Amino acid sequence: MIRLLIADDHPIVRSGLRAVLAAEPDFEVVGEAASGERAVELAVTLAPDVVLMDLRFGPGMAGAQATREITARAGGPRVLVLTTYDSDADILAAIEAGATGYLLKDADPADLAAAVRDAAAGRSALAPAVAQRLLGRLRSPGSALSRRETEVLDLVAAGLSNQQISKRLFLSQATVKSHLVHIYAKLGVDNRTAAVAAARERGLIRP
Amino acid sequence: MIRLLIADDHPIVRSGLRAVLAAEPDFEVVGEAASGERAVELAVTLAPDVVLMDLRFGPGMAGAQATREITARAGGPRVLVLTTYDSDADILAAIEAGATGYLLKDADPADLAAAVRDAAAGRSALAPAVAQRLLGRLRSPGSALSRRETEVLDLVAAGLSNQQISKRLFLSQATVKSHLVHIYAKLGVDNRTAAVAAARERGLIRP
DNA sequence: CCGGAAGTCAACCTTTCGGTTGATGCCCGG
DNA sequence: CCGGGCATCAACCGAAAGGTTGACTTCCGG
Repeated sequence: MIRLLIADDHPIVRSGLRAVLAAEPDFEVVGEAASGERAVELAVTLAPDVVLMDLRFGPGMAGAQATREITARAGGPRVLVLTTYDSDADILAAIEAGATGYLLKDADPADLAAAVRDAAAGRSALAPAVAQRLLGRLRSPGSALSRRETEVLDLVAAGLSNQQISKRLFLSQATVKSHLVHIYAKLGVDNRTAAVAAARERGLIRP
Repeated sequence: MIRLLIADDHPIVRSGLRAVLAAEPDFEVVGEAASGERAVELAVTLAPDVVLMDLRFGPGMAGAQATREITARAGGPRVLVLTTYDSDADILAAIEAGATGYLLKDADPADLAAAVRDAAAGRSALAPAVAQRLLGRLRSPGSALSRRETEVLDLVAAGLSNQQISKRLFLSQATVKSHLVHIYAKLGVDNRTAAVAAARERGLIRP
């Protein structure tokens, strides 16, 4: 019997997961959490085998942080991330936080059940779209933005001018422009708004 | 007895809605649709009282269009939009398409049930966040973008230059710039990327 | 019927951005 | 130990975007 904890801030999604998972004879949903903090609590007190974790909760602790705290304990449950979003930033953050798998919410119940069993057995489970994204990143490592470039692009997406960005990051405008030129080359665009659009499309910056 | 049709592309959400709504003695879920097209079909053949409609389906017909086709028929069911997003563009499109209510997916089951009963009785039901947004819009009508301005801003957000926009919309660059100046004034910004950021923040364009 | 908002366009000017070249220092890994 | 990616900066130039003024049309509502 696989003991499950559901962590999601939407009551409707929690009910849906409970209904879908209850159909499997070897699953038992032992608890639900509506926040990241509550998920960490219940992961300790209920000692489930697998936690189904949403990444975005309303206010309070994010799913990635909750995942980190849960997986930090030795012998703790596996965490299977289940979210709507498939941006690079989210995926990498979740995996880095120790998630065993990453599924999208549009998954079929059968796929979900299979992923839960994989996670319970310690095998990692990735949704096809997620796996493809990770492979794509490995195939073209040069196209990944550096930390500094991402930082600059975030401010560009916020609508700041080069001058404002240079002041914010304690740089000269020349450096900001230099970063931007590299960003444009990596994304295959030739102006800042197109860079923001491309980065959004590829999940390189947060929405 | 209120007969319900559930239209959502996520199996998990459909199960959740079914579970939550089945708890109400006077509700009966008569069908589920995983696409906009299927929702329109079933709205005719099953003749439900209320359709719970998601706005974003994967490929194919959008929820707004499905809503429009369903409500176009006299004596057809009421459509209660139930979505994750609360952008101005989505809300207005849904209401314009004939939706009776607009709920967010983080709603409590009790609120959802109440909204369904409201919709069945022909009373409109809006989530608090949605109602607030609409009121805010009424309070500051001057800040709303015109149809053409929104059209231009959408292309700006996609990363197009003024020249590309002018060709796409069969305008001169002067006209595009003219629209942009008005957009900047209404949004209180002074460049295109900031305009896109501000518009995203206020839900004026699709994410 | 008139005023105003929306939409279209032109000419002009200033500022910013984009693109290049070149240079320096750092740190990592082969 | 040395190449290469990353990060930093300077100077320059042409292109694009931003800002202003002014003008014309259409359409709607008071």
